[in-house]
Parts: sequence; structure tokens; C-alpha cells
Amino acid sequence: MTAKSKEREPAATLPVARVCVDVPLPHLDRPFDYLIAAADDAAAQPGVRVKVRFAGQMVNGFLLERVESSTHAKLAFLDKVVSPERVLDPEIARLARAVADRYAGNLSDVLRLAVPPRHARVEAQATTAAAEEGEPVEVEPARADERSAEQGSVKPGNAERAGDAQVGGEPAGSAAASAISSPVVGEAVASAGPGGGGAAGDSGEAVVSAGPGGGVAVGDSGEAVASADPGGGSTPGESGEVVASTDPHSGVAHGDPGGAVASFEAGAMASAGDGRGGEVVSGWADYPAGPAFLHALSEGRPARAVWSALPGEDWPARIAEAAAATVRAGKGVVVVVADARDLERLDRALSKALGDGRHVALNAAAGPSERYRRFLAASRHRVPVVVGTRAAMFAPVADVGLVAIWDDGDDLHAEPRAPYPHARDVLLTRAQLAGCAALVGGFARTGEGQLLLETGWAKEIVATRGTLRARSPAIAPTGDDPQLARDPGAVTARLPSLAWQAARQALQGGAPVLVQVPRRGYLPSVACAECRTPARCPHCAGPLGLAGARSVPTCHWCGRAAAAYACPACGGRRLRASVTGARRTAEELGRAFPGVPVRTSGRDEILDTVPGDAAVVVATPGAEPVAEGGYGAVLLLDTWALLTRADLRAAEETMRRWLSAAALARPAPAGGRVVVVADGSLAPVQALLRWDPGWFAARELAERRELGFPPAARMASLTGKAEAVAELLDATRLPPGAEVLGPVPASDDQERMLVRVSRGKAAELARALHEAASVRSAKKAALPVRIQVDPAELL
DNA sequence: ATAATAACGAGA
DNA sequence: CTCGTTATTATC
Repeated sequence: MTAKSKEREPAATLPVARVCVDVPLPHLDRPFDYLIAAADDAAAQPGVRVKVRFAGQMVNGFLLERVESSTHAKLAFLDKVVSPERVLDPEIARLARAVADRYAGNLSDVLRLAVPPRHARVEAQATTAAAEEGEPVEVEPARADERSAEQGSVKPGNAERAGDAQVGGEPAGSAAASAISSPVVGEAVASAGPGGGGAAGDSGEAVVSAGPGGGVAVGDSGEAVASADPGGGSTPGESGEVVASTDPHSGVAHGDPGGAVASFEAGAMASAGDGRGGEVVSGWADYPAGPAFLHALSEGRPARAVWSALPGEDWPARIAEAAAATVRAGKGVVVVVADARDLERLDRALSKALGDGRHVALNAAAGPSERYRRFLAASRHRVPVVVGTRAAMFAPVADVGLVAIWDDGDDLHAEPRAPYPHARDVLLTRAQLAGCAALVGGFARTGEGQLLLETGWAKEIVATRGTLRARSPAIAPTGDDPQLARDPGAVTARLPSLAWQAARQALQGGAPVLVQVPRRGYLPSVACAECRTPARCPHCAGPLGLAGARSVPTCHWCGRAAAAYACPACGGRRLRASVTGARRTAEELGRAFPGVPVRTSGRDEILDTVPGDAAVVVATPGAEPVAEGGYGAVLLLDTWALLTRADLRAAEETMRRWLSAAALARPAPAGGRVVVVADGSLAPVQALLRWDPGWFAARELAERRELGFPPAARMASLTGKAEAVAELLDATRLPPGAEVLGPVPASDDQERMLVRVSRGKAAELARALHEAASVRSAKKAALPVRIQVDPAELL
């Protein structure tokens, strides 16, 4: 179109483009200014993809904003606007920056996660469709050829079929512990502005009553509160740190806890007052705070809740109702689930609640072009609701009113690519920045969810004990006899008589039985041979491990040997390694119940549903099929393997898996039974028996506070060659009070160091690490170091 | 990758 | 002291 680059004229107004270039180097993690040619004036809008000459080569980038002038002397011209499509929503741009800051990462890395690769053909097609507007748009008719990449033409707004198609595309099971991260709200608050003083208290008293500083943020109080500073004095919130650019010494940006929570309560009253609204409220009426929450959503208020779902809950329907209420308020919704199976269920529920064409499902399994097509449907605001697996956490929607995550303890919510953000934290940050509602739901409750409640950032949605009694299956523990367990060949070894009876009764009644067995491959950990208390390092409380049969127990975290280890619970000096049970359970059970069909659901083949007939269904955690009418009995076997895993979150994860499986049983009045083969005095077992995930989460969180674990403290892990890690640490201006643990050997000649700080110093730590990484990358340090803030697995 | 710039050293 | 060459560093 234009002649030579020399002759280009800058655009008349706002001729300077601030561009985020797509290079992964930390020291280049800032916008660069380019001149916009007059010819590009119209297309060069914020959010478009651009190509620029950067350091002698052409690189891609995103146009972040247009400004009048630059401080930089001589600017180059934007080479070109790749497409006028504004794929980077301003809301997402802000979110991405906050996420990068929190995780000590680069904006460009986060944008790679947030904006799917462009697919020019899809963009052109979708443009055509959009131009025709009107009725439900069939996209392909003209160019349906193109091997139509995807099976069948999918209406831009309709994810239904696509959802079905994806089933089983992603591994549904999840093994390791869930990610350890914490509500980031603090950073988000950053933009809320300088707040008042520091927050008092370290122990989790909700410092909800924020000061007059009054940002929009509620959560920041949480940050401050959560800081595990032993001294408990006032800690600058993380927010303060991020705000630092403006006001380095501002303390915690005090939120306006009223904003969300109070209005939520106001809603409760209103709704309690008018008593009806049943048509809206539906299943949420089973929870005292449910109707109020829904009411708040339908009025577009930023209510925030942590929801403990009832056993047997049709959670996709509940989320769909919440989405519908938000849509009714004229706002957008983003929902993230862990895997394709959950997504499919939610997708169906949304089709039912919203009708066709009001939502899209985003997930990796859809393939690049379909994925981009759906992204565009959201980005162009043609649908108000986006659901998906973790990549959907960044999905653009018009005027976001609600972000929701289901089963936030599932480790699939942790993004495995740099900077390793966790979907829960991203969504909470998003809620904070956008001032929208948030829903964190699951059968279980994570430490992070509990923290949101204890800090007053979110409100609890739980059923009353009465409702719970009516809905829960009958749950009983049965001792796991170590004598029998030594003989894994015998069926009865793994199937105590109580479990066997429950199963047989259910089968005789024509109901299916679910048997949950852990997957193999957990890291061996050690525990007291006497009382089975997991062995922890006397120095840093990290988990101990045994390298060989005769070796000295050594800490997985700080590497110290604990030669004279004595169990803090019983004083025992002998340790034993726990070994995971085998997976022959299915065949064994087949023999135990002759004539009954045995089906398995696991890693390789995951069943979504099973009919409501007598059958034994053996499943690994996370792969349990939903049974029509619910299971007559659920058996939780080989629990020892789960409970003694080396991971920090072993107990929480165990709880999550048990509750998720037990939730599939019929209620006790309908004959549903759950038998957990574990000692009834163990805390997770207690919590299961009483169906009290809140109690358990509070207990977990209290313990983590004591031990200085996330989410009560914040940790960063640095992995790489020893000298590289040392170099990075050396360049890091660690916040005062930072604890450095390690080194611990990692895979092939790599090592790992951990840095622990109080939550109040979390932002400071992230910034310091990013800065240090910048220094290293600026001087072309060859050896890479992986920086993970709140790493998914903490051994 | 490459271009600008600082640093350096040899010959006037 | 200047020019020409080479390290350094920033990358609009």
C-alpha cells in the first residue's frame, strides 16, 4: 500500500504506539515505543497484533496503547499491523501485567498464555459471519471445505457439540498435589491505589475493617492478614509493593470490604425479605447464603463466595444458574474447570440454562482453528459466557461480572508454562481488578479458599447441618489392618469386611459400586513406624525422604540430614517408607463379586458416566464416572498411600479425592454408603465422616501457618545448575526476613533452592527475583534458572 | 541479531 | 591526540 518506509508519515494523532514485544528476556519486559504510520492509523488500535523491528529482527508484539509522545529520542516505525483484530482486551492486558508481576514473570509470557495463536482464515471467516449478523450464524457455508478442520460447523456461540467432541481429550485424572498458590488479590489491589497503614495481625483474624484508604479492593486486607510474620506487627501488604512505583512506602491498600461482602449480605437480606425469587434461585436455595449470592449476581454486584457443594450436588447446574443470573445483569462470565470431563458437563448445563449460542467452551482439545474461532466469539463479545479449562482464565468477555472456578484444588489448574500461574489466583486477581463477583467452588475446600474466608475477602456458601444430613451418604471408616495389608495377594487384605458388606448390599440392590484406588507412582515418603505421623524436618519442617534402605532420612527441602529423628507425636525413632498399592484391584474385585460386571476408569480410559445397574466401577482419583442415580456404595481403598505422600498437600489432596468420590454416592436415606479404609481418628477421615471440608481446611491452614507453608507464607523455587542458581540468588535483593532453604538436588545435575517470605513480602520477593533475572539476562547469562512462585509441587 | 557506543591501543 | 579497531551494551 505505501511506498517506501522512508516516506512514511506519522499518524496525525497519538502517533506513538507502546508495544509489548514478544521476547522472553526479563530485562526487556517493558513497553517499547514505535511510531505509527499514517497509513496504519485506523488499524493500529490498542490490543492488535503488530510486527516491529526490534534489535535488528522482526518480532511480533501487541500494541498496548497509543500516546502522544515518547521519552525515547528516535523511534522506529511500526512495521505493520498484523490484523486489525483487537485480540488483547484492555482488561486482559491489565490482568496479564498483574499476573506477570505476581509470578516474577514477563508480560510477553503471560500474553502467550492469554491470547491464542492467530488463525487468519478463521479470522476472515468469522468476520464475514459477523458482518451478516442477525440470526444464529452458520459460519462455514461458503468455505465449509477447508476440511472444515472440525467435525461439523460450529456456530460461533455454540460450544455444545464441540464440547462433546472433546471429551476425554485431556487427562482427567490428577495425581500430584494441587498447586500451592494463594489469592493474589494483593497485587491486584496495586492499582487500587495507596492505602493506609499496615494491617495488623498475622494469624488470620480478618482485618476486614479496612482503613479509610479505601480502594476498591477488599482482598488486600487478606494479604496483609495472611502474612505469617511471627511478630505479627504491621506488614506492608503485597499491594503496597506493587504500588511502589507510585508510592513506595504506602502500606496495604486498604480495601473496601464492604464493597463485595456487605453488598452480598445486603442482597441476602433483600432476598430473604421478598422470600420468592425461587425461579431464579433454584438449587442454590439449599444453602442459606445461596439465594443472596445469586441475587447479588443478578444485580451485577461483586459478591464473592467460597462454596462447599453438598454431596450429590449437580454443580454444573448451580454454576450455570450463577452464570445465567450474571448474564441477566447484562454482564459477562468466565468459568474455569479442571478437565474436559467437567467442561463437558458444565457445557451441557449452560446450554440448558442459557439456550444455544450464549456461551463458548475453550479448551486445548478443540484444535488451533476452532480454538481461535471460539476465542474470537468471546473477544468480539458475541457471547457473554466463556467456560473452559485453565487457558480460559484469560478469556475476554464484555464487562465481566463473575469469575468462577470449580474444584480449585485440582492440580490441573496450575499452568505448567512460565510463569506458572494458577487459575484460581488469576481469576481472583481478575475479580479484584475488574471489581466483579467471584465463586470458588468444590466439594472440598483448599487452604487458599479457607484463607479467602478467614480474611473476609469472600463469604462462605455452605449448607446447614440438617441439609447435609439429608443429602450425605452414610460414611464409615474401617480400620486398615496392617497384618492383612502385608499380604497384597489376598482380596480380603484390601477389602475389609465392612467394605465388602457395603458393596455386596449395594450390588444386591441393583446399584453400582464405586471403588477408588490411588494411582501408583507417588513419591515415597517416610513416616513414623509407630504412629504413622509423617516425618518432617526438625529444621524447616519439610518432608523427610529416604534415599536408600539404610540411608539417613534427609529433608526434601533444605537437604539437611535428620540422623537423630524422633517422632514428635510418639517419640518413636523408627521410620517406614510408604508404598503405593498396586492396581490389580480391579481383577481382584472381579473375583470377589463373581457375576458382577467390573469396569475401570483411569488414566488410559476414562468413563464419564455409568448406568445405574449393579456393577463394580474401579476408578483412580479424578476419573470417577458419575453414576445414574448415584452409587449405592463408594469404597475408598489404599488410603495409606494417599495420606503419606511426600507432598505438602497430601492430606488436603486426599480429602479432595475422597469428597469428590463420596459425593457421587446416593444420600443415606436412599441407601448410599461410603466406606473409607482408614483409621477413623485421622483428621481427614474425621472430616469425611462429618462431611466438613471447612473444618478440615481451617485446620490445614492453621497448621500451615504454624509451619510457614503456603498459602500462609509465600515460597519461590529456583531450579537450575548450581552455579546459575547461586548467581541468581546472589543478584537478588531478598526482602528482609526471607529464608533461603536448600539446596536440594533436582533432576539431572540441577538443583533447587527455596525462598520463603511472609505474605506481606510476597510482591517484593517476586519483584526482586524478576529484577535479578533481568540482571542475569542482560549480561547474557547462559545457564537458565527456572523461577516458580508458589510452585505446584513442594517436596 | 545488529547497531550504537564505549574502550582501547598504535602511530602521529 | 586522533584514528581505527575491538569489546560492550542496549535493543524503541
